Amino acid sequence: MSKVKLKDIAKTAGVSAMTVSRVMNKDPKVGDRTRERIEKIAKEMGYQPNLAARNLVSSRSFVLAVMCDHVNSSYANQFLLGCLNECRGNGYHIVIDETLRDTNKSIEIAEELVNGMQAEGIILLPPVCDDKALTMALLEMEVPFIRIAPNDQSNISPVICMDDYRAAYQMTCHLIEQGHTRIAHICGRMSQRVSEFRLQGFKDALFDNKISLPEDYIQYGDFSYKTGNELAQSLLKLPQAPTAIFAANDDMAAGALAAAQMHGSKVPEQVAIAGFDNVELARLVWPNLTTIEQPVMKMAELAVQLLTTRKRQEKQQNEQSSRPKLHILKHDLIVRAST
Amino acid sequence: MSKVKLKDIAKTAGVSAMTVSRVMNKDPKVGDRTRERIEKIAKEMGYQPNLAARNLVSSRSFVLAVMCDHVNSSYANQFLLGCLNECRGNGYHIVIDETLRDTNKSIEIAEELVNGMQAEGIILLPPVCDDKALTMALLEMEVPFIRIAPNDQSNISPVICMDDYRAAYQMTCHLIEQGHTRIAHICGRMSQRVSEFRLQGFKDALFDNKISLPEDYIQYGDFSYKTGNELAQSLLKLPQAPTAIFAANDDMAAGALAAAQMHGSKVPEQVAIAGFDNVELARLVWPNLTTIEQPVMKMAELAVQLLTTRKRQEKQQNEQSSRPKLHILKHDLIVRAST
DNA sequence: TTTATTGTTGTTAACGTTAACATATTAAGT
DNA sequence: ACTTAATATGTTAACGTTAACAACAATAAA
Repeated sequence: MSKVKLKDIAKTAGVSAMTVSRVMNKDPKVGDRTRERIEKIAKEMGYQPNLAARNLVSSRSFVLAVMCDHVNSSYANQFLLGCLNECRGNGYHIVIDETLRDTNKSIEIAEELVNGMQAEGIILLPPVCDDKALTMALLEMEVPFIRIAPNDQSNISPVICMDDYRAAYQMTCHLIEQGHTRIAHICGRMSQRVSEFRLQGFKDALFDNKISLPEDYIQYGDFSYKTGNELAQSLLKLPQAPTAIFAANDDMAAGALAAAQMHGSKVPEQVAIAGFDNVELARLVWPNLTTIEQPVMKMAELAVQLLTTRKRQEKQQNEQSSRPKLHILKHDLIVRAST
Repeated sequence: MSKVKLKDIAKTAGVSAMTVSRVMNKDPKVGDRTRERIEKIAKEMGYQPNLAARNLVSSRSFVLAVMCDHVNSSYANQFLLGCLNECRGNGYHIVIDETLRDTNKSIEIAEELVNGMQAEGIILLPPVCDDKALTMALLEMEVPFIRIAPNDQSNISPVICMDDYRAAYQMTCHLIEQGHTRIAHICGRMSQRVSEFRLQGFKDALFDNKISLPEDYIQYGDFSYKTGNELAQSLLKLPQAPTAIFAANDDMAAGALAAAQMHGSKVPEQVAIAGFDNVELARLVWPNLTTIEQPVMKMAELAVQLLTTRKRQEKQQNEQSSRPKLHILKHDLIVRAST
């Protein structure tokens, strides 16, 4: 069953294998009658093109690769989901690999992906997208790649990101609108640029609204639940404790929430808590977290689109002035019970 | 750079391409001197085997596929992680696909995976593993597949699961040891056999400890946070409210936790809450959930092992009496702050 | 020494598809 | 009718690897 080849179809249809190949690839230069007939036969016989053979001769693998440091995160997970959505029906497949923060491993993996699997494009999630050695290697291999929310937004490759500064600004304004004047911020890992952007948005919103910001209202975490929890505890023990805490991601916000509950403070009555990212977790804690919807899935879909339509574009524009582009996607403020 | 082929190495080493191929495949019948020399040259030239070519001629694709209904779940996520762990270094790649509960789509995907990508094996996660039409199709395609925690444990394929009954029994005993006598259970979706097993383990533990079980202490949810929350609310409003709630998974337990907090009951002082699965969420809510560690990653690793070592086994045993096997993995009771 | 045996290397063909070119058919323009 | 162009189909070779077999060298047995 179903080792149907181009040849088999060709024989039953009384044409050459090449014509069938053309039909399968939607090549316009084939007669309408023939096309319909072959399409029907192919469907009846349950033809499936052998990707290995196709790949071997045409160097099209219909494979895209996603590289992240750990798959086991809401972010990677949701991104993967977006990729799969976009791939559904266009014949592409997604291969995902973990680098575990090891640069040498990363390059090795990339080489296998490109020269072995012949992946047509690679998507780099943060923080892998800022591995300089890796991006250099990719450039040298001349494989198209896209970076998601990198620190370095130089034009070595297309970049997809959101406006972290503006989002943080908006969130802070939201808290101010709720009547808060004592607002603290728990930063993410400062080696990632987004943490800076979010902090700056927070600061500027306070400044623009003429609200003072005590130095100890800024705490430095690392995006983990644990640091969110610990730093929120410190904040709540302050003589002048804040009435609102804005954490730079949802995991830390969840930690802060737990801290508030341990401390006996009602949320949001005594202390409001806001997060960032809108991962699943934000809906699974009580009270639900007010947060920023980072359009992770949309980012994934766009990344796949860019990589799968590249070839066409390349032919059309042929290395014209089309420099790698910067795509900034829209975010949303999601107000829930925690503020 | 790096379109190094077997031939290139052969030329520099002064041997035939075949010998190099044998070295790359660790074929023992090749001289030690030659092997070392070739290995060195291959490394220097940065050789990467072209998987498409290899696949085409040998029908070995070094690809395994995972099919689940939604990737966006902690379960699927963690399973994927386990697969990647196990694949690291053995040359295999993982392709993951979503069926979105559509049987026709599932079969279509499977066909493309098997005939198109030439996947060497397929892993079916629940509830996809119980799609009768799909498993029939896979059998007909003669592709090895493994089912994870299926309802139907018949021997059409190897099965990997855990002992849900015993785990639920243990968890219930744990609650009893904590001094609870009014213990309620929130069931999972009863169309999945595991829900039955967990319920039965719960019932039997109470019976064996001579603890009575009011009828309304058993509530029927669907594994979602939402139902866990709603049903826990009903339970807490009961005239004789339970002092412990055992939910059939962590999502529902998290929902129950939120319900208790809304209701103003201290956890675990006034009401203890236990979950099942030990997904990340269990560590991210406050108080942390006592739960059962379902060895999802181990399951994934085993599944990959079974599929990647199959060929060897087949040759050795050659369709001998080796019927598909049932693998039951060990679980763990994880006691945290919520009980 | 000769023959059998083992171990090592080479040769040829094939895997299923498509690129590039070649040919046949049809339509259009003179 | 006769060339020119366009369209539709066929032919050949190649993609990089490995299976199967052939050939050779080295060693052991007779």
